[in-house]
Amino acid sequence: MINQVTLVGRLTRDPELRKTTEGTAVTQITLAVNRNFRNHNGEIEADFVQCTLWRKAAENTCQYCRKGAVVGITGRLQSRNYDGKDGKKVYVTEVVAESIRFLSARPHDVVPEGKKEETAIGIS
Amino acid sequence: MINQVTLVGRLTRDPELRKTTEGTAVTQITLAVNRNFRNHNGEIEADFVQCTLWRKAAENTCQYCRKGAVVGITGRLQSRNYDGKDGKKVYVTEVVAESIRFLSARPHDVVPEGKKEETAIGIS
Amino acid sequence: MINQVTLVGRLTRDPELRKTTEGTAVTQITLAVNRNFRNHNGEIEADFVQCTLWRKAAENTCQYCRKGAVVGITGRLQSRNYDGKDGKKVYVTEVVAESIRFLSARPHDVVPEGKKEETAIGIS
Amino acid sequence: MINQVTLVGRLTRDPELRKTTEGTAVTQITLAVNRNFRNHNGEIEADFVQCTLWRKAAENTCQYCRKGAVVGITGRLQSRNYDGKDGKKVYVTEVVAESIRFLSARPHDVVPEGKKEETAIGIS
DNA sequence: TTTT
DNA sequence: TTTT
Repeated sequence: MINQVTLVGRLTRDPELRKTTEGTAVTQITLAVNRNFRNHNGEIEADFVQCTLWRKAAENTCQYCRKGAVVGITGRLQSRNYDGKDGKKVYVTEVVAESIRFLSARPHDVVPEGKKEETAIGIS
Repeated sequence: MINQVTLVGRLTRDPELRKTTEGTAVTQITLAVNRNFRNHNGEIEADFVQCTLWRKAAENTCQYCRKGAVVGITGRLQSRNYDGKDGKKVYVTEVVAESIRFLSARPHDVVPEGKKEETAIGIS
Repeated sequence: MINQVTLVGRLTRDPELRKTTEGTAVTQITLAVNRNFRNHNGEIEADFVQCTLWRKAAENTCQYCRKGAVVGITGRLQSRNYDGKDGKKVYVTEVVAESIRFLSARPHDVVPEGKKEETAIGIS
Repeated sequence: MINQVTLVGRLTRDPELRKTTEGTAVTQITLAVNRNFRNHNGEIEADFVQCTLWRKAAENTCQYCRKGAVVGITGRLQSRNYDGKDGKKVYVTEVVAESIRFLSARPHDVVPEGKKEETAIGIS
């Protein structure tokens, strides 16, 4: 059936590359997506969405993005549950990314230390 | 920023209309969205996504849809947290619907009991 | 950058399978997508959107869908131009499908003649 | 039915505010949306998508955006036809925006002349 | 707690 | 050139 998600938001922390036991690259990021409306106090709140990236998308994100970077993600919602330590099931909904775009226009802000002299990537 | 979700799936249970203390109609449904690929055992799994509907959308859904009905939803992802009974924060991600479409082509399957003789709604 | 389209609508005609000179299967369908609001005369209008399907998606659509079938499409917008016979450029915007879902719940309506006795496909 | 579009791209020219005869603000922009893959020559091509913005969205876009600005748009596809000057019908598909987000991170690039000293808007 |  |  149809399951389509599009998000533009900022990384809430530096991404870290992990590997599955089979050696597949993966990373989990959280996107802070500012709402397009204000709450009763006139403040802009944000939604925090967990996203899982696989393979090349995971590698590129860890290489080129840092906390605060603006990215666009397309993907699908996935649900999952596991046994919490209190013995009760915990239900999680997260986004599995199909693609990620790096939208930060000031790429030097999002390029890892020691790479600042090299060509960086920005909006394309 | 951008936060856009489109889902087509089936209601996992009959929806129930509730009211906020201010009298606003609201309902929470769970959509079972079958995946478009098979797992290692050749089975089609589903993702279960919580969706919140407000006002007219809530009322119409409770009036016209039953467990198993196929609906299309557009909306946005919203995150929320509350204190679980073990004192720890529980984080929830759900879809807040902006619109819902009733896609079940056999409307008599999704019309409430006692309404079967009246005009039903289907795909439009 | 981000370019994401999701449509649910009906085929305006029977789809026809074509092949490129390299032998790749392709078909062009037009989706009638009913609007979710009424015009000044109280009528529901529709938007007519050209969609191009490739390979397996083209083959399955031509095999399983007929005029009037309800399908869900995800894809991207593509622009193209060619020289019209009056010498002026003609600009076309169409959807290139990444996936198609067959949502007609009464599959016998959308199965080609002579196949009605075989197992049909419906919503999954 | 479902008709959902999400685009991130750049304005191909400065937007101009117009008014309908009833006085409603409207503007038409074209978004250049770079593809996420290369053609046979290794180049990144772009799709050019016409978008119509109404009311506040039109006003804000004309006030804050210039040629080259990066924006995110959500909306729906709309089809339309008119009689070409050769007497033949011309069919047009365009995006009617429901929301627009200004994603250019260097706001001084996209703020109109004479406004550079004032507070500018960027990604939010 | 899961739909066909 | 448009679907139910």
